[in-house]
Amino acid sequence: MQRVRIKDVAREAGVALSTAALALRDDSRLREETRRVVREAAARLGYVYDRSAAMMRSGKSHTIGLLVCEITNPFYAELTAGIEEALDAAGYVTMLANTAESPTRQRRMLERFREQPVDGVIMMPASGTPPGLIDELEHWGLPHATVVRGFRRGAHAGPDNRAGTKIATEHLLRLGHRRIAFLGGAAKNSVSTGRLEGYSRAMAKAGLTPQHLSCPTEIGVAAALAQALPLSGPTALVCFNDSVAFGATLGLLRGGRLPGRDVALTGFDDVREAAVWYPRLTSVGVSLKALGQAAARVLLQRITNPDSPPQREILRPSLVIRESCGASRMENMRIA
Amino acid sequence: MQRVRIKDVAREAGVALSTAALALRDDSRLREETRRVVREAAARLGYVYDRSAAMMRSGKSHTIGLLVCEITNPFYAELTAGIEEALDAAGYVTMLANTAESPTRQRRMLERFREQPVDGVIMMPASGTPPGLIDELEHWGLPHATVVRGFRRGAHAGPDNRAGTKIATEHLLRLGHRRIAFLGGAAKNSVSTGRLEGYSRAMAKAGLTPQHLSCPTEIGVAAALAQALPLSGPTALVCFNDSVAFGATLGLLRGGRLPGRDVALTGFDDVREAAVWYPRLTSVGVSLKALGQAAARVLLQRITNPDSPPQREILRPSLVIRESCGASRMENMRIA
DNA sequence: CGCATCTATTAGAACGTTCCATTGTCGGCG
DNA sequence: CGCCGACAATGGAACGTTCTAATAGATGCG
Repeated sequence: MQRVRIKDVAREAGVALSTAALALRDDSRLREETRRVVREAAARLGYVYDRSAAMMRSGKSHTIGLLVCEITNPFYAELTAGIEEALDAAGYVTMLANTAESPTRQRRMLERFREQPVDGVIMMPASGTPPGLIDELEHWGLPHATVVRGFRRGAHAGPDNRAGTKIATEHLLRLGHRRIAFLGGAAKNSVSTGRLEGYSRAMAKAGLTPQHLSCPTEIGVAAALAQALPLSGPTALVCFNDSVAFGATLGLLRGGRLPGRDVALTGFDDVREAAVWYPRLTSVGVSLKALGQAAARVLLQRITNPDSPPQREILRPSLVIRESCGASRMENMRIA
Repeated sequence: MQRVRIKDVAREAGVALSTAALALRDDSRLREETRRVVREAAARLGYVYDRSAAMMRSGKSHTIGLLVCEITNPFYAELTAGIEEALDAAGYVTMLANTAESPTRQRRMLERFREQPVDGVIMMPASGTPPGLIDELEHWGLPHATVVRGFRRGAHAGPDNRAGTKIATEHLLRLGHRRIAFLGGAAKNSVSTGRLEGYSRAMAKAGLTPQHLSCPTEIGVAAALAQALPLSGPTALVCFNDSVAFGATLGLLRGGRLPGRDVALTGFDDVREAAVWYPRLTSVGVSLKALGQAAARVLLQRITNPDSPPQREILRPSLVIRESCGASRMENMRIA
């Protein structure tokens, strides 16, 4: 039982190979009647389109490579789902690779994508990615876009990190807090610096000195740090992201302090768990669906129009107010 | 600036096209010297291998389609990472698609994989998948394997669900509990029935009547159900999985009861968060890395040897004892 | 009626690799 | 000296599509 090819469909339908090919693509140059006949023949024989052949001839794969820095992180997992959905809607297949935060693996995957070949790449650069990588992609002629984490230049979609922590800090200030610290964000990248900056600016504007409790983005480490905080320390914590906030919660609980009552806490990313956490986490969030769509948009723009300058879409985040900041009366209200 | 082809490399190296092709595949039929010369020429010109052409000619894509039922679920995300890693190690590229538990989407993705074409498919069937799907895959001649969730037959890798809940229940019995209920597992699939069965058998063996608190696998619902449990109700809960256990924890906390002190709780899957949860969750787990490797193994076996019967690898889980079951003295010890 | 124009269909090359069969070369051996 | 086998390299077809250009037939128009 051989595989059925266009050739076979053509013979069955009694038309030429190129006619059958055209008909299967539903090309308007053919009469509707002819298209129908071919379609029926194809169905009868069980014809299966062979993308690899099409890909080779046309050079278009309608496939996008998606390089995820850490798929086991719920935030990136959800973002991945959003991007995949958006690309799917645009008629593209997603080829996913998980770099697990390894620049080496990331490089290997990019080379594979280049060989595949994919029409373009969306990536969240692994921490430790050499800044020269973008020049290389450019040199390869591989259309690319970054999401969340990005390079100085190139197509990009991401939240406005600075504005996000600024909103969160201002909210805590409004609730009366003065000793507010920033927890997390030890990595040296644009996300960390942006979030720290938003917090610092809001503090400075209020005439207060910022305090940075630097730690890696790990639940365990954040928990230990929070548990060790003296009672005379900060009364509110602006956390780098929700993972850090979850860690801080666990540490505070173990130390007998309840976030939202004894200490105010805000996260960043508004992952799904934030809404059901104990206590429910106040968090800065952008719609990951919107972010995924934005990423798909800037990349596809890059593919269809390679000569126009790369777009950068910076999405404005909003604060989802829940219990952990101590403003539970306003449960589930959004500001800014 | 045209793309560099094998033809160009051959000309640069001063050999025939087929020689260059052989050299680039590092074929031992060629002298090492020749291979070196060609390699150098390729590097000089910046040759990039074109998989789509190779794929078309050879019919092999060295690509495996991975159909994930819900990538935003941490358990499946981690499993995905494990499978991807194992396939990568075996020299295969993973093409991921997220079905988001939609049989329709799942079907569309499978058809795409078939067209691509991929060498095989690993899937975790979306809930509501028609049982006839496996016949179709068989008929398509598409090698396939299921992980965690599976069909009655066909290649499969998954944990021994029955054994898992049996271990957990027996552990709770040993701790002195008698009113033990099973929480979750409302779905009609092999995983639910298997886990429920393991629990029921252990209860029956101890001469106790099982109690099934059926609910869908959703944190919010599980939380509400747990919060509403009367004090005269079960003293221990065997949860369908960690998500349900997390939900139960939140519900109990809100009701003023602390798991591990007032109620004993066990989860299933041992997701990463279980170890840092408050209180740390006792959970039945299999190594997701091992599971990923097993899935890759059974599929590749199917691909390389289509005529041998499909393998089924049932991995024995073990209980990771932490705080939530109330046996915290034995912190982090494993049994069975 | 002849020529241009349009529509529907067709023929055949092309894409870049892999695969198969073949050629050339060299040393050893009868 | 001619034949053989082993080794190294080569030539050319084949894979299943898409693409370009060409063809046949119908229609319009002066």
